[in-house]
Amino acid sequence: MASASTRHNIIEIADDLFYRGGFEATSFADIAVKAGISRGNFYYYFKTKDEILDAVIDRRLQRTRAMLDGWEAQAPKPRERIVAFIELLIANRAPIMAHGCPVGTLCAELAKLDHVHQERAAEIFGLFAHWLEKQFRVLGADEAAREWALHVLAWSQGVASLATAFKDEEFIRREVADIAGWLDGRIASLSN
Amino acid sequence: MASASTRHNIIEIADDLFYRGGFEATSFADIAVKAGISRGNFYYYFKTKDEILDAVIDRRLQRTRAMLDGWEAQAPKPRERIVAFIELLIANRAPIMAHGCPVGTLCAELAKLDHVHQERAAEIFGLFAHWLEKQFRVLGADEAAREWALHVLAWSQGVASLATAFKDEEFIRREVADIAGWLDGRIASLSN
DNA sequence: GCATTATTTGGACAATTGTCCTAATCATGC
DNA sequence: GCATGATTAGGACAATTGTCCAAATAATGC
Repeated sequence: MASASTRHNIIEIADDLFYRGGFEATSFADIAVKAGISRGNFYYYFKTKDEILDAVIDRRLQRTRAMLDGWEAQAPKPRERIVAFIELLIANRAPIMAHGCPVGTLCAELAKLDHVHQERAAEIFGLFAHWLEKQFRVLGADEAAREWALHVLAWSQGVASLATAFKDEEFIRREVADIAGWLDGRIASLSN
Repeated sequence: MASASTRHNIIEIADDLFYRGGFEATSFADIAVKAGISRGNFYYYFKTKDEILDAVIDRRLQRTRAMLDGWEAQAPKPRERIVAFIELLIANRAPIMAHGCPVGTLCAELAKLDHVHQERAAEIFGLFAHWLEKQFRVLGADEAAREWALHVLAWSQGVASLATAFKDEEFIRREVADIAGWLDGRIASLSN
């Protein structure tokens, strides 16, 4: 059945184009050309632009869950799991310096457009927040777990934001090391 | 001379609309309607959309300089000056939760558009970074001044980013208090 | 091999985009 | 009060937007 794979391919292309150029600036035509289908065929799968956005957000939610599950499977200790999250900044430094964080920039754009899918996009942040909170809870941080999770998330967002503006790779590495240092400080404070 | 005030008015309206809706999503027509002038008259002042963006960035640079100068004039101590910067997040919490940080979101959008004025927009960040660095230097942080300045800037950016996504005012207040706490810790570490 | 879907195509559509021009109106100096 | 230049109005323009449709083609079940 060609339908499922064609649909999947459209979502994949749209996801990439939305990330690299933004949702509003990416047109039906852009996606169709890159996906190698006619604009008419496009309409067969998605009636409106918002429907594609919805599918792209779904895909990102799904891939985020898979990534978080992967980290849990690969690293047994919460500290290493959290470090894996932080080091995303280094692993993705090139696209981040070019186009920012995929989650943060999408949320920011949808906020400006006052878009209905604004909250669904924020759910991706929610996944990270909840996952980080879980790791901190395993570490023994009870009341502070939620706050620490949001703090790590915010910190990494800030690093991505400045990295996009200044294109400074050294800055990313330094801040990632600082976050890791902060993390170890928190962990040490728990054993008292 | 009507020319100067009309031109100034256009820039002011464009600045606001670019912030609230984004550069790409704001049209000539939007600005003209809101400014109460005809689209034809618009062209008399600005030939291209990039020219308006250029003027808006100029205006933001100028207002940022004025704000930073104001803080220096009002607060004699560097600590209070830096706190004034951090508390921008609280003072502007409503628009930040609705449309993000004006500087961060503009830089992110221009990065995605691969726009020529990308670096000029990043200059606004540069003003904040340089000013913060100066304050830390007065405090006695020599080699660390630049790093600390970028750290505070990134931190506040991250808070703005998550605040836009989650619309969580309590989170903003908590993080601002944390930044102030971190700042006092740095200051204390300097007197050793 | 025929009938019925599923899929794809190319283009129509009204609206909007940034850009540009001409003609009218205004203000000012003399 | 007239001439000159500054300012404004309104619309033309080609291109592009998201949306939608009818007809052609491909795939499938019987």
